[in-house]
Amino acid sequence: MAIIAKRHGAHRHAGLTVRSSRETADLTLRLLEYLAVQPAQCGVTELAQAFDTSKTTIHRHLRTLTTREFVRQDPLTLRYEPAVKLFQLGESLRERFGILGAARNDLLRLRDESGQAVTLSALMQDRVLVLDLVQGHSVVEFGIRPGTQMGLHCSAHGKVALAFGPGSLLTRCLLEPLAASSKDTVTSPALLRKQVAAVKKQGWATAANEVVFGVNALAAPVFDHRGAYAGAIAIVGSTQYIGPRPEPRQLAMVQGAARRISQHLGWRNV
Amino acid sequence: MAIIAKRHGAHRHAGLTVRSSRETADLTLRLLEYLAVQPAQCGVTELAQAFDTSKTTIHRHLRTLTTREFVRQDPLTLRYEPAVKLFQLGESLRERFGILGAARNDLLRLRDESGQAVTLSALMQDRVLVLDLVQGHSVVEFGIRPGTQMGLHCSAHGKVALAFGPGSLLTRCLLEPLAASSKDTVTSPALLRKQVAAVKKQGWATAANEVVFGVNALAAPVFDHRGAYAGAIAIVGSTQYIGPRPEPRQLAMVQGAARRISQHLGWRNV
DNA sequence: AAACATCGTTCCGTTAAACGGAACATGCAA
DNA sequence: TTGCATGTTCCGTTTAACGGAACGATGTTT
Repeated sequence: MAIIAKRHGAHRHAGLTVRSSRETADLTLRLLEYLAVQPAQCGVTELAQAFDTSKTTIHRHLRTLTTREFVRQDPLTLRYEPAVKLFQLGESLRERFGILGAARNDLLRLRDESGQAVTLSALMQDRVLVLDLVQGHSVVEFGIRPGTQMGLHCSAHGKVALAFGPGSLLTRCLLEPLAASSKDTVTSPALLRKQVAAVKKQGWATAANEVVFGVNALAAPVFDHRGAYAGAIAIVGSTQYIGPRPEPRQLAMVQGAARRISQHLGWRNV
Repeated sequence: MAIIAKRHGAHRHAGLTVRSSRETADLTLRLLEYLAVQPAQCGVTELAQAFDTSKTTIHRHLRTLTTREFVRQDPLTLRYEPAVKLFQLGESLRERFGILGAARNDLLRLRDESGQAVTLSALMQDRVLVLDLVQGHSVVEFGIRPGTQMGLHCSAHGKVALAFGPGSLLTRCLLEPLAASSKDTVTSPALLRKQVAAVKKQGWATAANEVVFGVNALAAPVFDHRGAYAGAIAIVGSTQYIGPRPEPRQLAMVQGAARRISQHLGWRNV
C-alpha cells in the first residue's frame, strides 16, 4: 500500500530524500484519497510511513481535512477515517446525471423480467462509468459496483457508447493501443470499427468473456430529450444465460427498458 | 454564492485584506466543495472573485485538483467541473455500510407493498444520514435525497437512532438546544426523553409534520449480526396516508422489512 | 476589419506558510 | 515501574504559495 501512496510523493534515492511533488495541497488530496479507499481507520504514524514524510506534516494535513470535515478523527481510537462530506459531495455529482432518477424503476422491472443483474452506465470524460447496479435473482451474483469505469473497447456498455456517443469518441479511443483485459478482448482497430458499426446498425451490443471469462452482458443505448446519447443499460450474467447472440426475448426486454427510460428523459419517436 | 465561499476564507475589513484561513490546502478543499455543489461549470475569474483571491492562486489550485483528477477542465469551454474521482470516492464510502447491499431488495418490496417512498438511514458520527431512497408510486413524489442528514430529535429516523443507537447518543443530543425546524418539532428535553422511551418500547417511530408540514414517516430499526443498531428504514408520505398512529398493516410491512434486512445482516432470534 | 473586452495561462520577485526534528503528553504492555 | 507505542505541540529553517503584470487566444463591439 505504501507503493501506491508514494507513487507521486517523495522518493528515497541513494540515501537522499528527493521531493517530486511540486504542490503542497497535492499531499492533502492524496491523503484524502488514501483514507477513502482504505477499509479501516488510519493512524498518523502509519500514514507518515506510507507517504514517506514526517508525522508533523501528516498531522497538519489531517487537521486541514478535519476542519473542512472531509475527514474525522475517531474520539475513541484517535485514528482517522473519511467523513460524511465526501459521501455527500459524491452524491451531489449524481444530480448531474438525470438518467439515474429516470431509470431506477425500469432497471428493477428489467431485473425482474430477466432475472439477471442490471447495470446503468453513462459517459463521463470519455470514460464509461457504472452509475447503478441492481442485483440479479440468480444464486451466484454478478454485477459491477457503481463508480467502476469500464473499457470502451472491451465491454458491452463501452461498445454502445462508441456506437451512439459523440462521433469523435471512436477516433480518440483508437489513438491509444487497445489493452487486452482477457483472451477474447478485441485488440485490432479494424475489427473494433467493424463491431461498432454493427452495434450502431442493430442497436445493441454484447461482450462475452471480454471483461471476465464466463460472463456476458447485453447493452442498449438510452437517449435524452434531444435524441443525444445519455447512457446505456445492460443485463449481465453467465454466458450460460446470455449468449453471444442473445435470445429475441432478452433483446426485447433490454431494448424495451431502454426505450422507456429514454421516454422518461423526454425522448420522442424513433 | 460568494458569501458561502468566503465563509472561512479571506475577509475584507475596513479596506484591509485579512486572511483568516491558516492553511493553504484549505483553499483547495473549499474549491473542491464549491465546484461539487455548483450546478454548472466554473471559470477561473469567477472563482477568483468568489473566493476573493487572485486568478493565479485559483489557477494553481485547480491545476493541483486536476492532476489528482478530482476536477477536470472541459476542453471546449475551458471551464472547470468536478470529475469522476469525487464520485468514486463517495461511492467507496458506501462499502462501509453493509446495510446498503443487504437492504436493497427489501426496500423495493416495501415500496411495492406500501406504495410509499422508502428511505434507508444509518448513523455516522452522531448524525443520521440518508443512504438510499426508493421513490414511491404515488402521483406526488416524496422522498429525501441520499446524502442528506436528518435531525435526531425531529425525524422518524432520528428518533429510532436515539432509541436503539448508542446509549450516550441521547445524552449528547441533549447537550445542545433542540432546534425547531417546524411548528410541531419537539423542543422540550423532557418530552423527547419520553418519546424516545416510547419508541424503544414499541419498536417504531413517526414524526408527523416535524420535517415538512403534511409529511410523515414511519421508521423501524435494523440490527446487525451482533444485535447492534445498524440503521433504520422508513416509509415516507403524506399524513393522509401515514397517520400519527400508523395502520397495523403499515406497521407490519415496515417492521417485517426491517426484520428481513436484519436477518440478511446476520441478526438472529427475538 | 479594427479595436476592445475578457477569457485562461505564464512569469517572477516577495513573503508567508509548509516543513521536520525534537520534546511533549498520553495509553498500553512487559 | 519502565519501556514503547501512540497522537500532538513547539520553533527555527526553508521551501513553495502568493499576486501583480504581461501574454496569447476568443469572441464581441464599434
